[in-house]
Order: sequence, then C-alpha cells, then structure tokens
Amino acid sequence: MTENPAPAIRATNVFAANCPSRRVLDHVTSKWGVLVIVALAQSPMRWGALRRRIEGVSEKMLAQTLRTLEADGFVLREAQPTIPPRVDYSLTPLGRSLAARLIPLVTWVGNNADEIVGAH
Amino acid sequence: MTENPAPAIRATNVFAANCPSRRVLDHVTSKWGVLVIVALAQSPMRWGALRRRIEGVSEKMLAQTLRTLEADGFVLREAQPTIPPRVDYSLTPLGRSLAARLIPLVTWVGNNADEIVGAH
DNA sequence: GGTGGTACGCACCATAAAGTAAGTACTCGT
DNA sequence: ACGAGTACTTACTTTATGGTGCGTACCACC
Repeated sequence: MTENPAPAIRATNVFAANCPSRRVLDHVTSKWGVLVIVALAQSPMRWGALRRRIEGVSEKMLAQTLRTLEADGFVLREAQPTIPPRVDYSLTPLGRSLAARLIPLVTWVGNNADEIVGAH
Repeated sequence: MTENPAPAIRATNVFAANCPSRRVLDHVTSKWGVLVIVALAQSPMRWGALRRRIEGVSEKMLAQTLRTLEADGFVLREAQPTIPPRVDYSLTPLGRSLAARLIPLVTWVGNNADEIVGAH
C-alpha cells in the first residue's frame, strides 16, 4: 500500500455539516465582521473611528464582533491604560491574509450592487 | 456646467448605511448562499443533488436561498414540466463572476479553519 | 462642581433568521 | 391500492441578531 506523503495543509470540507470550517465561515461572513476586517485592512483604528467608519453599527454589535474576531485571531486589541481609555485595533497576519480574500469580494459587490438591485 | 462623462462602473460604498451594496453583501455572505454558489460553481445541479451536497441545509432554507439568489440574478432555475418534476440549477454569468471571488475565500477558510478553531 | 469624552458591560425587549415537521401533487412500480 | 420519489410550501417554534438605555471610571475643562 502507498503511504500518503503527509500533506502540509489539511483542507477541511465546508460542505460537511459538523466541520469546524462552517463556524469559521459564519464568523468571517457575518454582517459586521466583513466590514470590520475590510476597515482595519485600510488602516488600524481606534474604537471610535471604527464606529464612525462603519455606519449603522451599534456599540453592542461592534463590541461583540470585535471580540469574536479577536478570539479567532484576526484582530489585535491593544488597550492603553490611560485616562480617558484608548484602544487600538489592527489586523494580525492571519487577519491580513483573510482580508486579501475578502477585499476582492467586497469590491466586486460595490461595483455590481446597482446592477443587481436594479434587476428585480 | 461640466457634464459627467458617464462612468462605466459606479462604485458604491459599503460603509454607508443606506447603500444598496449592504443588502447585496448580506445576500452574498449569507450562511447558505455562499455554499450554494460554490456548489453550483463546481457543476450545475438538480434540487436533490444540492440538498445532498450541502449537508445540514433544510428544504425550507435551500428553497429560500435559491429564490433570493435567483432574484439577484446569480442563479438560473430551469424547471422541466415532467412528472416527477425535474429542476436544474446553474450559475448565470454574474453568478460565475461572483463565484470567482467567493471560491478563494472559502478555500482559504477550509485550509485555515483548524488553526483558527484551535487558537482558543 | 457639573458636563463631556472614551470604551466599553449589562439587562431587557423586538425582530429577523433559521430549524422542525407536516402537507401537496402527481405518477410510476409492485 | 399502497409506498416511494421529486420539488417544493406552509405553519409553528426556537434561536440568533440587533436596538435602547443605563452604568462605570477617571480626568480635563469651564
């Protein structure tokens, strides 16, 4: 029998129900998650700047989204113990790698949205 | 007054709250929408095949997702009036264009999911 | 000494999305 | 005549998502 030459990457199957990639995909394609990643890809930002940049996001949702993305290792949170508090958010290398796949998608949607919505 | 030289593409801003691209982005990044698009990019499929391919999707969600994607112009639905019914689904050119941006993302998630989930 | 700014956390309620289960229509095979 | 197969729809329930408002901690400014 031929032995498998140990693949460096273990590709998971998104089509399988119990696959971890399903959960990751949900985080990555979440409503606000996409916008946070893309915003931070343009430049690191403080809490308040993110909130102003991403119109319509509530403080609760922004906090929740940031905590999820931080736990997944996409976003780096740096809090300075100054008064008033100052917290900087930026992408980790993993986050930048993700952003590279997300930005073409968002750009495409931006360019084609009018056509799509008009097609009713 | 200088008249605008009719731009071929009108890029919309996803960061603006009332922008149509927000709605499109939601459809495109919806939980089942991503999987349907990617599945159909591999090959056109009948209803039953899609249902088996995308593990865990309910009939209701599959029908709803397909109707949304069809309305947006990503998916083509071809029903044959035979008994028993036979319905083929495939991507439109617009859908294929979208898939080209979606597949790298899904592939990336598939390759990195283990690392991300393990990083708790 | 009251007000404002920063970056949240928490509790509560409303709504939207998704899951569950069953029903439909029609015909073929047994 | 009964059950299976196809592609759904509908009604009901549960879960997820999102919004509102209040509280916190500390200081700087007026």
